[in-house]
Amino acid sequence: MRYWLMKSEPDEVSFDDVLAAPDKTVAWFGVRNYQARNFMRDQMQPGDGVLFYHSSCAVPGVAGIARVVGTPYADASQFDPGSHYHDPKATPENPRWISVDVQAVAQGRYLPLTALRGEPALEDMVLLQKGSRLSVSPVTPGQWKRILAMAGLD
DNA sequence: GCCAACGTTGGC
DNA sequence: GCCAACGTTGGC
Repeated sequence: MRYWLMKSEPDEVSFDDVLAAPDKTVAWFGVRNYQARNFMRDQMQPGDGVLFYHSSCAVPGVAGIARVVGTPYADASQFDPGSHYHDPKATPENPRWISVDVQAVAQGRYLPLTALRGEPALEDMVLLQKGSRLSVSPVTPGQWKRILAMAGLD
């Protein structure tokens, strides 16, 4: 059981969108960074906890709690020439990018990035490191507990 | 829209 | 394998 923070642009997929989806589950696709992909491919397991983070928006921050359901699979958008996420070097025989299904679990208080930065217990979060822009990053159990408490979900 | 920081590409 | 140029991310 591990914990992750996953960034989504709410204009694309917001936490409310996930809550409104069938089974409260959406496919997380479009990761095109090797380090993020490797986390998903090598370490993610069904049941892992996910902090659903809104990025590139007016108030970036943690919008809700989710979980990984099922195991990773090939991201279909890499094979679609019409997709923004198309990768000409990927083939179904040799996929390069993967998706995972994510299910909304709980929505607490919205936690703006500024609130996370103001929390000494979170200063080592990958998200908060200078220059960090990984769309999928690990969260420690201590950080997870702290953030759930801040959101009123403990 | 700016820009710092990082990742990727491609010539050599 | 180096590294300059370019593209992208993402907060502000």
